[in-house]
Amino acid sequence: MARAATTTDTFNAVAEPRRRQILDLLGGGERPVNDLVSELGLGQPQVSKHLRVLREVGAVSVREDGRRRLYRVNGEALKPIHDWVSGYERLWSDRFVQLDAVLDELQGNERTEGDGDDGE
Amino acid sequence: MARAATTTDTFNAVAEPRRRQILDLLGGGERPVNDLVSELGLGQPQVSKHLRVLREVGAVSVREDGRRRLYRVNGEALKPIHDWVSGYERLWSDRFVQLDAVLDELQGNERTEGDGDDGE
DNA sequence: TTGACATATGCCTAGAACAGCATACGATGC
DNA sequence: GCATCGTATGCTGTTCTAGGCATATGTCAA
Repeated sequence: MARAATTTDTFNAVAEPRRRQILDLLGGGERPVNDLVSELGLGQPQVSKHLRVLREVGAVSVREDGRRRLYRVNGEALKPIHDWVSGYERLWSDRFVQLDAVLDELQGNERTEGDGDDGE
Repeated sequence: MARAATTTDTFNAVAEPRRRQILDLLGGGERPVNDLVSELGLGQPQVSKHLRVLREVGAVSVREDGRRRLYRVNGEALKPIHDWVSGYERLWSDRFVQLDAVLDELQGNERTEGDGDDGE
């Protein structure tokens, strides 16, 4: 079996740095393909292909404007990623670390007192 | 050119659903490999390989315990993902949509008044 | 109509992956 | 020492990729 297709879901689609870059560029508002080509320093066909992948997972949408096509971000497609990764936020956020300490205190536990075994 | 290695960064590492599943399982605390094998219904070598990828991007760390190896999540490795995707939160969060409305009002703009053209 | 512009698609190559299976390695218990 | 358990590594086959280039499609201007 091979790796899952990039169009399988948003996780796979945005694993490619160029596509994140494209989304970042589109973050400022809708833009034609050629704009992206200039900024990315990549061939026009390549950019079109990246846009296709992003379109297929719903991360961008298109609007026709004469002979140009204006792309824009569709943020909702990124929500699953946000939701998933937010579940781990407590592992690095000071706010949550402090919350954990408070909860410990309320429980009468002293989890952080006697441990000399901290990971690397 | 081929797709970037899965060990390139956390984005690529967690593009694989099994690896997200592993992280989710480890979210409850450290666990030996065999535990994960049972829950994933996947071969032990495969699980070990997924863990290797996660280790290489720093998403998990290991601790030896006799002949077992206990893995745990290292949440900080996921922070870049969270940071990146959070930049788009305003595109779906009601809170931010309302904030935008307020800001519009403060500017004297009436962007949402005369529009019959709302997106899909 | 003809030519220039804007974008999408097709073909090719090299590289990388995931699962499956066999096997190697290290720790434990007898 | 030897069998066993727990885990990691190696090899193979299939699949999918990203870039490069040529080209097709569609739109505008003269």
